[in-house]
Amino acid sequence: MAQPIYQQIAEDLRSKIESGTYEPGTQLPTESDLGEQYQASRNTIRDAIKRLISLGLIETRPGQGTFVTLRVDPFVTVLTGDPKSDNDGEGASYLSKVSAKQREPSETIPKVEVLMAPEEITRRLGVPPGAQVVARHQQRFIDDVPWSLQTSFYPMELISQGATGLLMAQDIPGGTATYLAEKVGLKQIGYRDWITARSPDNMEQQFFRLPHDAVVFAVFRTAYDQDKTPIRVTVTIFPADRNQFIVNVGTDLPDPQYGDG
Amino acid sequence: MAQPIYQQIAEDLRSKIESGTYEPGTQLPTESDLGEQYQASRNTIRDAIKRLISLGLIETRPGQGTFVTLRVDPFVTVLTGDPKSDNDGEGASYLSKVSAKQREPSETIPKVEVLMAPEEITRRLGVPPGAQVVARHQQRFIDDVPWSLQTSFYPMELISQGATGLLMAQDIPGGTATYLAEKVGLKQIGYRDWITARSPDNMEQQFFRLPHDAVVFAVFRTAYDQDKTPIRVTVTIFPADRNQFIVNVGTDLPDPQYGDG
DNA sequence: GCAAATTTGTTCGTATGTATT
DNA sequence: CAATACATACGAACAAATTTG
Repeated sequence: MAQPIYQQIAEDLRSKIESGTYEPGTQLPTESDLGEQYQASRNTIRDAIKRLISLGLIETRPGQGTFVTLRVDPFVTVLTGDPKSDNDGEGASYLSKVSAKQREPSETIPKVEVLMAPEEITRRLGVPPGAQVVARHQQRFIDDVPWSLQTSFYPMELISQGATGLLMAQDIPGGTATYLAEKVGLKQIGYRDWITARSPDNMEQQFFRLPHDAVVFAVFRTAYDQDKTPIRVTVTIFPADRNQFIVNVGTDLPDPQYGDG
Repeated sequence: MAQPIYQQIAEDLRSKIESGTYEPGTQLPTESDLGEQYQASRNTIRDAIKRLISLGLIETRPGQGTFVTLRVDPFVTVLTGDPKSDNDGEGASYLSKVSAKQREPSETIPKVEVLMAPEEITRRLGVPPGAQVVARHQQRFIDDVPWSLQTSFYPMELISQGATGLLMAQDIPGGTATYLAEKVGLKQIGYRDWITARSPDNMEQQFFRLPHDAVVFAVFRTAYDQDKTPIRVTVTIFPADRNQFIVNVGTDLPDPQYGDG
């Protein structure tokens, strides 16, 4: 047996999908039917199907059937923006202009929380382990499709210095960078993004309606003030199946073209 | 049955792994033993194990057993470098200085090929569909661990204009950006990275020794000259389990700290 | 609104193959 | 070569979700 049966079947189905025999959005034969076609047990067919799911080619819907996935055109986010502006998403142009179709972004009102900072946040925010921080959570949608989950962390110190607006569960007009400049004289000189990818946790899986073997980007954005002190750490989770990123280096680059991705 | 048994078992094993009951590198009980412990069939145990594999927590070795994965500390690549320099990897400082330990990068001699450009390359390189391009392939290692697979595509036009060195299967001293400036007067003014994530194909799976449900970053770097014309498109594949990226925006940021990731 | 039919999801038992020690 | 451990494969039964009559 050169290759296991389930891999041979997966390979055959893959070629049929990519050649257009099964078109995007259409239904595949039922597991029982495929079992007849390939003279294999239902369990073996299911192993083949699992492989194709993990490749992102098909999806199963209990009670309905197995379908060829529709490729949504991805949302593209430009990470290199204005060093001094927010770019933490709260009222900022996090969304790129790449998409040809007009898209309708929306977001929830921030949910505010005071908590002990997780370890990976204390490191980035430069606060001692166990320090209290303000966390502002937001969910974002594009055309009503869940797009990103975002949490910004601020040192409690900023509150006592006068930036009490950070505790308000509402948007901050003009963005938090402007607000912090006014209230506590902090000038943001830039930020650093740290891009990682991993499996979604349960909450993320539910919110984005992802299969459990999907992948999300986790982008950690740390913003710095004039003293090179971290002002804010923003963690944004993006499902990898519907998100891409652009990094521009140098000036005067041509605009990115729709369809380049 | 609130949750399926295999998910309950996966959850229990996960907590034992994360609490240190099973330490990284150590072996888990055999599937049969776990079946006894949890009063479940071996197939159900295997379903739980598959979940933990897709989370990247454990790995199985036929004939040996199931082991808790060792977390390698990730390689961190800074994407925002010098707009005018190569940064395509050929002799450039693609490797960051974040790692505390001294690491030993190495790479293969470029393999050169002339071929019809894949569709996604023609779009980015701004050449007509079906155009011939020069492709330069390289494999990169860090401490002998496969780190990235890279292919740079150049328009054939550059060869006829005198940049014949692109056809040589050897490193280009000083980098290709400098070389192209000398030979054909092309000045690189910057580049754009397009970051995506997907499942590995068969070749990538083999080279990086990845499970078939792993994830890789695919970074498309397009370099532009003074006329905003694409000079080169470099596609680099990074396994997500051992790679992260940094994007710096603004000047005078503090150095990234080892351990921030 | 309900019941039946259809389809995928979970679980078990069993047998055999393949890789490693 | 034998023992051990994971990988593949089949058959069967029931559960859960969805659609249809």
